Amino acid sequence: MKIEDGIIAVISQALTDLYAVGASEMPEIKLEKTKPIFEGDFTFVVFPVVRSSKKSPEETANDIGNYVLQHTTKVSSFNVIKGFLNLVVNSAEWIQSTTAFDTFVGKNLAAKNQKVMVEYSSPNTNKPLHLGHIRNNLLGYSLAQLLIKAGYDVVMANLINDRGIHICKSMLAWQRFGQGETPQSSGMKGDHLVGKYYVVFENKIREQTSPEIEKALQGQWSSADANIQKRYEDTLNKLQAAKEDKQISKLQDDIKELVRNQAELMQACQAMLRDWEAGNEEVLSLWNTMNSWVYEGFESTYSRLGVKFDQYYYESNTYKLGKDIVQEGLQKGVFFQKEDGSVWIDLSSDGLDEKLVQRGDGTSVYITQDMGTADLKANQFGLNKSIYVVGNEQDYHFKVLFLIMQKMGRSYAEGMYHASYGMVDLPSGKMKSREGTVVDADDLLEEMYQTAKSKTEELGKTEGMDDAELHNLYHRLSLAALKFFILKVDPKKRMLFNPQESIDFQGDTGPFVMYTYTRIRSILRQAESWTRPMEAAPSDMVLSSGEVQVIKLLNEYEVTIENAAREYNPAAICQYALDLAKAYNRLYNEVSILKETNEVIKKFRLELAESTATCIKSTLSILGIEVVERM
RNA sequence: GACCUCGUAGCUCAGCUGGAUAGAGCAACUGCCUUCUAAGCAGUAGGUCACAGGUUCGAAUCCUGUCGGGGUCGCCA
Repeated sequence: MKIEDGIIAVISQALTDLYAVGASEMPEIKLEKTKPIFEGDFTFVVFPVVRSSKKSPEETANDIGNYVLQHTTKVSSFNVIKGFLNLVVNSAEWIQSTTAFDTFVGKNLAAKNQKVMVEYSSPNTNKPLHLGHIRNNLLGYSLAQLLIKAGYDVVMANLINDRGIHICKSMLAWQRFGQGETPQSSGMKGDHLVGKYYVVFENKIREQTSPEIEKALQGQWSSADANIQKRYEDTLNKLQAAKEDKQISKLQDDIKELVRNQAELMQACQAMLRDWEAGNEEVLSLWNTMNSWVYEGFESTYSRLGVKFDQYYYESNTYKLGKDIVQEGLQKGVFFQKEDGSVWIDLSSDGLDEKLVQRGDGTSVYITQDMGTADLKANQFGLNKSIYVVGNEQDYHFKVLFLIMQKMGRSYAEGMYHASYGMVDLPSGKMKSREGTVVDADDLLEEMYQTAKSKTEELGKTEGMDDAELHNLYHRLSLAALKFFILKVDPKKRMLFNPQESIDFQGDTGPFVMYTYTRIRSILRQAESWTRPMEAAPSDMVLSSGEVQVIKLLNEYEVTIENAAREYNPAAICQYALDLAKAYNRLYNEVSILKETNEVIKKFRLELAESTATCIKSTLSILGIEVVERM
């Protein structure tokens, strides 16, 4: 039993004995960690019980404090400040609790016997990965590791968007302007090569349309297609009447879009998409080829980043799914059909609006296939939970999707969760591919590697390491810095990344936590042999305040993981890792292990050191960070 | 316009199921390597928790409004 649980039980008893608080009216007793500026380990706030005690907060706190002191040996003393009862835990309790650390990694984190899917990454195949994907991948992977550690049975999935107009853009540009260029012939990574042609397409179409757009905005454009012409004229009229800047720029964008869509290149692109859907062999063959280049490129980035997947889904296979569910929904009366044949759901009673679930021509929209894949995933794995790691710009989409699955009576719907995360901003604002302000994932990884290398060389501590070890160090160190930097901030919040300032290796960073580990490992290497399991040290052994701090934190390992897993929040693991590393570094400066002459104390400190190292290694592995033995 | 979300030190972020004197790191300044790895430790300085009301014994935290940033409101994904 946890120390605080024992104390809570005694406080509860105190309320009964002192103030005749009955079981039914017993408040939930919470112990808080005592703030460092006050003396004590746990604090009981008595304000909520003064109504029962009918005494002042100070008197109440003193009453309870005295009772606790008399009824348990877990507490050695207490002090009262206003309504705060600060309890000092008997150091014998701390010493005794350390014997549990031997096996603490996951000891009480029992199997949950629940299947959870974490879908993350989910890239488009027309462009290489960028910083936004990195946040997604790191969050997704870390979330999966966190849930595994918390006892869930996890499937990591990647739903690849390998079809659609955006891939056709790359394909068409390559076909027309690529002159047979391949990753082999150009020496370019496959995803970058395909991305290059996506940019070529955008540039060409801009060339083709910019004079026309000029004309169109001046009202001097016309289309042979009567429908288009009418839409153009309508928009133009609205534009002329528009007053607000926002509205004007929106209408101008509409016109640009209209003109762009009529451009020859865009028409050809749409024709290509139709050919693809019709199964045209030539198009399919090109599509297969270019996608294979992209996958090779992605795999290389994933592998360097250290993320993995158990299950891949491809939208080319899933995009038609969901139509059965549409039929089912119509029969159940969850959906309704409009005159043009389009199918909708009315969510106005849930505070949302009407949402299209299938087009008038019977084809799928985004949410149709998501309904289908939701069923597919759940049936394939028998999922209790299904987590989607997707940016917060899709909050609305997932709200709708989950509501639909609930209304369709899917039992797994309750376990659906959108792990929504904020964007990564640059100092200039949002990343925009059009303006070339995107931070490329591969470039960033390489820069981090070089930074790790130069910082390590500056310190000059790598004597005796061979090239393989050095490479391993730079690689792991660079990832530790990057991953920690990104995972440290609350996933829900947007975060800032400044490419001009390199990510720190000092202070609240991944390298700092890693460093703490290597310092401990160094001590353990130098210590003469000693054995596990831990023995209970003499209960009268005097602990330093630094040791108490470390022991307290080690005691919090499991609850930290449970909480972080429940909140789907790897950032909480980062905070814990920092707290532990800081506490150990303080202790490191406070007392020496190898110079300790009392063998009992020395062994206790070695055991505590090893437990701390194990704990650090474990928390870092949740973040996808691998430790090194020397740095 | 409607809805969602964020606003904490010069900068990047914790703290938010209400609790004490709001915490870290970076940057600045002071000390500490003949002592287990100084990628470290100790210290100084830096705050009207955007603003205004309200609820409460108690509000950075909950409620309302205002201002400011961002997002969403496609038969795109």
